[in-house]
Amino acid sequence: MSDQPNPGEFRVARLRSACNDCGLVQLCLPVSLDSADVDQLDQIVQPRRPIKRHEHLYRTGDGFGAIYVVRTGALKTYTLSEGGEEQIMGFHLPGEVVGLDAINEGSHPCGAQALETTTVCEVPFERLEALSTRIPGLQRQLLRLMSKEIFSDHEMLHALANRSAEERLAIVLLSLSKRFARRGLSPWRFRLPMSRSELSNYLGVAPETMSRLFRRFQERGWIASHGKELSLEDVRTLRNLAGQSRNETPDRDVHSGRG
Amino acid sequence: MSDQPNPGEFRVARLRSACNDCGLVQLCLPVSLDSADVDQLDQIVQPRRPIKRHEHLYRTGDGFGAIYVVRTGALKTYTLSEGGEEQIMGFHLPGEVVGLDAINEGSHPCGAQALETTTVCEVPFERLEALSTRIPGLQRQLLRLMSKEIFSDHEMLHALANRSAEERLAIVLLSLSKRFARRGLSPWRFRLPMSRSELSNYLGVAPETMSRLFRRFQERGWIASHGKELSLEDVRTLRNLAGQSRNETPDRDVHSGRG
DNA sequence: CGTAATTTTGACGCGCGTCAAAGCTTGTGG
DNA sequence: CCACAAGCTTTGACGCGCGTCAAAATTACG
Repeated sequence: MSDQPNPGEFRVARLRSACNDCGLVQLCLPVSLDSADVDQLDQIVQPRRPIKRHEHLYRTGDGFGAIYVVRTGALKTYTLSEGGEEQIMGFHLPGEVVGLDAINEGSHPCGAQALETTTVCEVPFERLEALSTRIPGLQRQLLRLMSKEIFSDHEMLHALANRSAEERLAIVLLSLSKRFARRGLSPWRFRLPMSRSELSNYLGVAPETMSRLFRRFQERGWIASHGKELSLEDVRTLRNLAGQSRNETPDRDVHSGRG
Repeated sequence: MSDQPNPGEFRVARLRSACNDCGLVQLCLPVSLDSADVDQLDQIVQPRRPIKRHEHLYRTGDGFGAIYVVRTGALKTYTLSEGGEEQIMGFHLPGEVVGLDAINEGSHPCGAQALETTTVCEVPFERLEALSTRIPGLQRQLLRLMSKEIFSDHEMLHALANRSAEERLAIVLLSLSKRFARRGLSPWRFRLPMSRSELSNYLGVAPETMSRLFRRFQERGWIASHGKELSLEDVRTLRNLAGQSRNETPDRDVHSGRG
């Protein structure tokens, strides 16, 4: 898990490790890149020093230069309303990519902040773009990644728009579960990287409601939680609540998280 | 506004017209493509016969082969829940692109249906992809388009998740207004292409609530509406409701609609 | 012009937001 | 390592927005 600037030798090994451990898997694993391609991609990936809790990876309006892949820890992305209140747009776990929403305007429409100590890989966009031109498989993969993000956003959009607070919580817990599972962690027992109020902000409910939901879910034996530790006790019921028919299969595509 | 298959000659002129009148503007105008590039792009764009009201451009699960640009009319995209109920994901006006969400899986996660008689341009994706590799400006533009969609979805996501039904309606009406304006139509007076219940479905409120909202908005002098004809009478108040600080400026980027 | 679908209107109840205050964490300095 | 402060979480009380049911009015369409 070292993120030191490892200067030059063993480049392929470095990227392989980055792919597997931290999420470039999304860019290079699903496509057949040969060693030379992987080497090229590897050369543009920049390691970065760890970001402490509450530190910002970038802020709203910052110029866009790179996309980032979470290696360890977790990020939230957010916008600020004119009143200055934070509106959380998404949570980002290891293996997930942030910053794609900035390509359009050339600056970040959302800020990104660490929920806990977090390490990321920086992928300078211009170089990635240039490389994509030369490696069609990479271009395809980049487009797939963005496409996935568009649809999973769409999906979450209406998951949140039409459903009760109870259903929303079930949806998010299962989403996190699936995303942890993808990283090789237990899907039934994990630590929530975000606070209750961040969760409630994200889900568009009051913090008090979130608290009551957690109590209710526990009373009914659907989950057990102590602080941020969570275990899913009755996944079947949660699935019913969430109405998950699509995406039932664990993992097949680029990434499962919300964007 | 002719959409006949105009066979071969005047290709550049055809594309120019397509660009300006129907939305390939999003792919080719903002970048500096020279005539040869435009000519190449033009060659891959397929005209398509008009789609009648309630006809499907594609259905959920259909194989993905092309993206589509709305020329005239309007589309909705939707998913079906396991119960078979339709969940509308977005409305798509002239100049807007649909189908990008299918790149990832290679099949359409959302269906697309005409709200009224609609013409589209078909852009075969493989050829667009291949062309993007040769024309860096086109690749960039494609990425920008997808990036824009990711963010505007994010934005709408939380617009809908956290706000009252009243605010949601204001947001959608202003969004439509802006998108009509971009097409050179009046931003203050236009015809809603979708029914009240489609609007309510999209916004995640009950149809009855939508009806009451329209009445209330009229009583208060914010709008005037007769059937699907709508005119915005008090845009300032609507803007306040919607809380629009961002995106106040009419148009700068790829497209303003929801994805 | 008649039948079906959509829209409107009213009555009613509940989910969830709001306000207020009491625990409980987390972090900092002595 | 403890003490205190600031923030976060929980709990309760209460009211309103909006979903639901039901039925009338209007519109769409063959």
